[in-house]
Amino acid sequence: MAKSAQSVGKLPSNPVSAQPADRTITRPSGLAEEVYRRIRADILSLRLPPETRVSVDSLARELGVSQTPIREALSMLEANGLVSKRHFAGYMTSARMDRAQLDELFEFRLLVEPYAARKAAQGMGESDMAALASGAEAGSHDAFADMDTAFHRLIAQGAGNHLIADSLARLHIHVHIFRSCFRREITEEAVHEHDTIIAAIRARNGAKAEAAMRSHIERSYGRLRDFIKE
Amino acid sequence: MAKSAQSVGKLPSNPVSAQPADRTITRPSGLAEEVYRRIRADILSLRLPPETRVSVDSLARELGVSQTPIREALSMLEANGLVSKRHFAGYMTSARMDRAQLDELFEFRLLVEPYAARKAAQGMGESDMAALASGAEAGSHDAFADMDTAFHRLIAQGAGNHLIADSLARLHIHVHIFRSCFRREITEEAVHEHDTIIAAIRARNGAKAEAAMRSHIERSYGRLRDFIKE
DNA sequence: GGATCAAATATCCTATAGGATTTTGGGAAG
DNA sequence: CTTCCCAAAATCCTATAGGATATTTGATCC
Repeated sequence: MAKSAQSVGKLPSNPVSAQPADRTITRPSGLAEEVYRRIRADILSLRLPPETRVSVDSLARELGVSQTPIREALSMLEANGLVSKRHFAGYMTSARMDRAQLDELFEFRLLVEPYAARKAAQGMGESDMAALASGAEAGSHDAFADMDTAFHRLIAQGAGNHLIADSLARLHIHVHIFRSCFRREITEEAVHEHDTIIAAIRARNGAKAEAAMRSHIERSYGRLRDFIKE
Repeated sequence: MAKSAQSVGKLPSNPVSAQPADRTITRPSGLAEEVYRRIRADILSLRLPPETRVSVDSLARELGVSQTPIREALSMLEANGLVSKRHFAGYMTSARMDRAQLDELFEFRLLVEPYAARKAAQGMGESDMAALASGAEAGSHDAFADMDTAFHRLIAQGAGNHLIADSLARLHIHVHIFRSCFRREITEEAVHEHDTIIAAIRARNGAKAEAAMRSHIERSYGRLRDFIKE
């Protein structure tokens, strides 16, 4: 049995880590996955803004593949909540979060992510811990957004629970989109808060890591909440 | 704009609630969704046991539809972790949970579901509260499994957070499958624990509901853990 | 000027055919 | 009896054509 299927709700977003000695023959792994990643990247980069119609025909012509893999990729994106489908009307990128959804999302993060930080401080691997970066060296907003995603992903994975990591990853996508719609600069405060969390984790201080993460999420919520009036 | 897309990660598992006055014309809503529900039901009923190969051709012939909707449905099921795909090798129902996955799943439930029970006790609607049933009247294991699913779903929805409800629903599917693989009778203890939770929620006692739910999940974990040796 | 209706367009949904790959079964050698 | 290898079969993946439907546009009427 393959060593995959480790996670219950496996997302194709996790690319196979490049083996140092790539003995295995090239596994094309299907056009559908490649298309999935391509469209997903376009949505994250706002090349496909929210509420934008996505045509199967156009994508098929643009990417030079048949309609079937496009359709499969869009079905997966729909299951992950990045696009929505209406019968006989086509696909459309999901709407930007409104106030209620933002509240729900941060309530969930506040419930799960501090717990993950505590567990990561207790049992995280040394190599992953060394890879933690606050994003201070990021040169652009996009670079910082990627480093922010990696930061939270590393901590979630450090908790040693694939369900926690997958849930938070799925949610972080929407945080990423929401923030990219408004902020185009790097928030210094977030960098400092990241540093505080990193210090607590490196000190193996679970309680402090949990508190720092909770504070970080609360402040992050405060920074984003004002962008929605309704 | 339709009132859908309320949930960020909307699953097609939620059928549209039948409107009392169904003025809208019938929306076929696509063959893909119907196929999705059909295959999903087959997996939950163990008509498609874990690690079973699922052929696109066979399904297309059996259901009398083309391959495209089958393929779309399987892509959605893959994104939800119910089947896995290998390139040029077809689809296969996911493997039954092993010990590590069971541990992770109950760690997650223990983190989220007691919190949901507390919030449900505080703000749950009267009609949903009246619909809570412990499953004592269930006549078969399958009927009890459905009532158990409905019980936990109602509480999760009562918390007023779609992300919590969706996450728990997605996980409960795997609990359902796992339990159906071993237990074919109704556990009296679970019914009593459900009654305790219902009483606490009806009394609007958040702390007691949270504690009762925590105890229920811990005991449920104890009842299931023994079935895995490894 | 605004609203209503109908035709045209764009798009999706389905069905079928051909190429590529994995799986499976049987047979032979050790 | 087990292991290895090869060929046939089944299956998946891709591409294309035709039917069905929602959306859009434009003209007409009030």
